[in-house]
Amino acid sequence: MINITFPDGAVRQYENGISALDIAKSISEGLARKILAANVNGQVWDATRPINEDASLNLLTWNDKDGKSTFWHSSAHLMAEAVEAVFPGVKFWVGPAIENGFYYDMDLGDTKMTEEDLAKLEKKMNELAKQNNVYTRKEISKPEAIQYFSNKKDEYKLDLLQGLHDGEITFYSQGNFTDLCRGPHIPGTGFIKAIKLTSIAGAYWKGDEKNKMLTRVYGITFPSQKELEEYLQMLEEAKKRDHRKLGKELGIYTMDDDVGQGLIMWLPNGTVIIEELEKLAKETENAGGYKRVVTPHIAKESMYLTSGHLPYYADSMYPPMEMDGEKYYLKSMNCPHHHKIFAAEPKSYRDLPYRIAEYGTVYRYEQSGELFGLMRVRCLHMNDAHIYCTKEQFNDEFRAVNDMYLKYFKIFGIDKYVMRLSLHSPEKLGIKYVNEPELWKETETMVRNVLTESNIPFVEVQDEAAFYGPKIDVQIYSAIGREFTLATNQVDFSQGRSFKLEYTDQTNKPETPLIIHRAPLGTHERFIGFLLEQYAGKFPVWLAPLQVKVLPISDKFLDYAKTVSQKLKNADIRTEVDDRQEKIGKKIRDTELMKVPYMLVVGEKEMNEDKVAVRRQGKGDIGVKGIEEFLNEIITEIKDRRAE
RNA sequence: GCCACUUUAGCUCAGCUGGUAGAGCAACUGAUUUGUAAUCAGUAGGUCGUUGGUUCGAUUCCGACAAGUGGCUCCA
Repeated sequence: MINITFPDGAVRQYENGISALDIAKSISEGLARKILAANVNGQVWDATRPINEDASLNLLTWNDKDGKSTFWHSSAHLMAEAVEAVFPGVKFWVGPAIENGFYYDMDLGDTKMTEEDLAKLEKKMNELAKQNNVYTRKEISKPEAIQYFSNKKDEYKLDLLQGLHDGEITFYSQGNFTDLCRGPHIPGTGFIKAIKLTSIAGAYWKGDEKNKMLTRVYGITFPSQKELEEYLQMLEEAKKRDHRKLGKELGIYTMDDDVGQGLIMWLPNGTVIIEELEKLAKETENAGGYKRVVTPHIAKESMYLTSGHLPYYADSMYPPMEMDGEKYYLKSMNCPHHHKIFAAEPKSYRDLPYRIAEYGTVYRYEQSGELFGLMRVRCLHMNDAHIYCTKEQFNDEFRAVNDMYLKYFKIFGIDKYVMRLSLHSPEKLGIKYVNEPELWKETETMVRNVLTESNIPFVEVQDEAAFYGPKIDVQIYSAIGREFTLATNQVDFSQGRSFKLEYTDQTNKPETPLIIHRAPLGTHERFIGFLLEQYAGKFPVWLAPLQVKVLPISDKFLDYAKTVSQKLKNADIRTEVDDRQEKIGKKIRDTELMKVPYMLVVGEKEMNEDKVAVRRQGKGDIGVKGIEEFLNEIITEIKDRRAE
């Protein structure tokens, strides 16, 4: 007999070799029908795998993260079985569960899979699921495993086997499909009731673009049709707040073939938002002791050789313009120009920290396939700044920048983000990162300390640093789930030396400053894209391109509407009058759809009493007010940058 | 850049197996003068992304290119 400890602490005795599924059955049949896998002594196991020792046990269902991923991983195997049936001779690479569903990478040889095939595969998967084939686990020796896949001429699985040790190799089979797999899997295919193969994509083998491109099929499955429908519904909702859709509907930005890919033109509405953001940045930076500078959009090749950017990023810079034998590049970062400003006048320790900020425009020739709405573009505007400081000052300065981020996030109501401490990767020193192991270590510790001292939760990720130093990145997700860096705060121990930047210290000796690169509002392109999605287009009043629309009931009240509008304009409120000969219902509808925060309905009553009937977007009629009263309220709301 | 798909009026989308195109909204004109999410009628608007080819004939079939979409790679 063995002792099984349940999550609530209860201990029960069972026969040696009992499975989690049998234990579930002993509790209730209903429970057993929901068990997908089990957590046995901290490891996720097949529910059907015999337990041979005392163990803590947590039964996993669809409601558990591990239960879901087991379900999806098993779905990947089910899909592989269907693919093998429809595309004989296919070879598989790996097929993991992902955040939403699963994929399987495969080599189809010369055959091409198209979207029409997905329907066929879904049909086949449904058939196989209905057979409720059991997933069986089999331990196998390495030579046997190699034999099996050699017979199958499957070089991919043989490649995987190379990295595995004898004694840890298992096969899983269901129906006619056997795969090299660590597991675990759900008990049977019958659990999978709803299947949707979402897309076909290419994916480089082992994620390396020098390798062959495999075919990747993405899918998602559910234990009931209803859940699939809910998921699809949710995707539809997410699409409604996609910044590309809202950006068009609300007249925020446009692009044009004749201008070029990834080159954003900001329409008047979008420009208002940019200017409000920049105004906020200026106020904040003035208070933080920054000075503003302006630099050109181009610079000579020699500067980017000095900075070290060229060897790392030549491919993603626009090609140089050649004039009188000199090569000029469009700048793809502001840093070098700022360093030159630092170097323009001699600095002493008394001048530090030296903080300079610019509303900078940079150009990056991102690969065409990487472009994405406002999130990834080729011409970027950023609220950029560089801080030059001593090592002693670093902690305070870096922390002040971090605090600035948090202050901004509070203003914008941004709370769904992940702070990422982006570290270098020692294997790539001298390739992707400047070869200064000691300085990496030192600065990474400094940055980590700032985060720890500030009590900010963060994750550490290797191989995400800039080439010149570690950084803190703020990661966010777009409406459709893509991950982006919204803001970044970087340490640079390298460029100060490359540019021979110096200040005179207290003992009259030259010293190289540390540099902090920071862009808390990221690029305006990405930031506004993010805000569009965050607010679903309903900007807070201070950011709204149009803040108030005055809606006269009929032409008779047009003059009064214009008077009201003028009073608002005099107070710098962005306002317009809807002077169309339409019914008030139509005017309201159109203004609601344009997400204008305030509508002032004016008719006979309002005109006679010098008042306005206030309607708040999304909230409806909020009552009649005197013009002065409304004006005072909205001015305060704007001044406070109230989130709603 | 790579894999797959898409591209029809300003926008959203119809258009069966090849015979040069339609709707709703928007725009314009007229009527209506309206009280909190769509007043009615009329008019105009497209060498069907560009470009080659097949064909008596191509929006429709094939190729190339461009842009877009979902991924991969990348993101100073």
